[in-house]
Amino acid sequence: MYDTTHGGAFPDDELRGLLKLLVRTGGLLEPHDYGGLRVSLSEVFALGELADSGTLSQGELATRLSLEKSTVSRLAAGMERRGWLSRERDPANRRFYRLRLTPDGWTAAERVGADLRTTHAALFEGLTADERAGLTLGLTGLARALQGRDHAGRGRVPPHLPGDVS
Amino acid sequence: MYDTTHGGAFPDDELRGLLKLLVRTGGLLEPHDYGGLRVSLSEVFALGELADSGTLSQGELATRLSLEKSTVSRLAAGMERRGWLSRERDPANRRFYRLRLTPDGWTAAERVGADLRTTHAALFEGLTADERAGLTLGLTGLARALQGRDHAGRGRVPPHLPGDVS
DNA sequence: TCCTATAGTTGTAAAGCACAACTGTGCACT
DNA sequence: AGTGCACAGTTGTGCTTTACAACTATAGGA
Repeated sequence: MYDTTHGGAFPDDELRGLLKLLVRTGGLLEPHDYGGLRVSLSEVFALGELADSGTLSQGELATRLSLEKSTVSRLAAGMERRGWLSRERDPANRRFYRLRLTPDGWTAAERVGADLRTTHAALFEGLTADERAGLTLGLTGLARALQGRDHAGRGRVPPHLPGDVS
Repeated sequence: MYDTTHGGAFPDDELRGLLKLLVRTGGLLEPHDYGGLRVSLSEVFALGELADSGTLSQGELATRLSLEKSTVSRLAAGMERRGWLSRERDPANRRFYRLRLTPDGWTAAERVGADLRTTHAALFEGLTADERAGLTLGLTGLARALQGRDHAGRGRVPPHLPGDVS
């Protein structure tokens, strides 16, 4: 795609193709069912963070998810409505929430986690031992490289002006 | 996250962590600037398909992008408005469009492609030779495994009923 | 007491998407 | 020809996820 003239040493097509597969075939965006539960991607991440960390303020959760505080406000409200987390004010400073998974929230986190593990295991089944080892090694490095990047706060892209062409 | 009790042989955290990095740090969703051009992810893929294939009908493009035909109708209309593609009816069967990149479209595809290659190359810079080799091998296998899956047409998830809790 | 910083909420709007119902075209079969 | 069906693409609509801006509420000084 785009250009087949560059030096071949860099697996550009693999990365781009994988991206497309993840986004489309994998249905990366759009909430789908994890372990029978209808969960958005952000909810998946939020369940993960709370399961990892126990108690978080809303702002801290926003930071970890790289989402705006208003977005997390609604996200947390939704999860509270679903009975997955409790939002108590921090007694030491009532501006803060103390977000914690409820028992139902833990159940949801476990079901989602189990579903992810199952999916990943099924994918790994289709790989050779070499590919598995390489993927583990490579992804570890890739995660490190991604994290080290200048995370140039993407924020929101300004809306299109009417008649804006380009 | 979710569960640290399973056998450790499966790099669940690597995959999930990478996913989060791609989506958040990488700003995978939300259109951003590729090579100075403001392009949505679907536009990136569409440019790639058209650059690869020359001429496509709208339905064929929809199939390749795993998008609904109505979505692609608007996507193509937008790209036409931006001067990136021409939509001529197929003279042999006027129901079909023949979508083709215009010269401006090729320029855009090249700029986007160059930007992607630069980004990918920069990421690879941060990897060891072993990690690079492993990643290439592993991603190739992963793409194969993903493609072989039962692509259980995800379609749209039914909207939440008011008061729907679960 | 008043001023300011900070945590979270709410109003609003954009983008991306799917579904359903529509229009327009071609084709086959009577 | 006439009728009907299949299929490509369009349009109306609504949902979801998100950010930004302006707001409220709490806290901690000066």
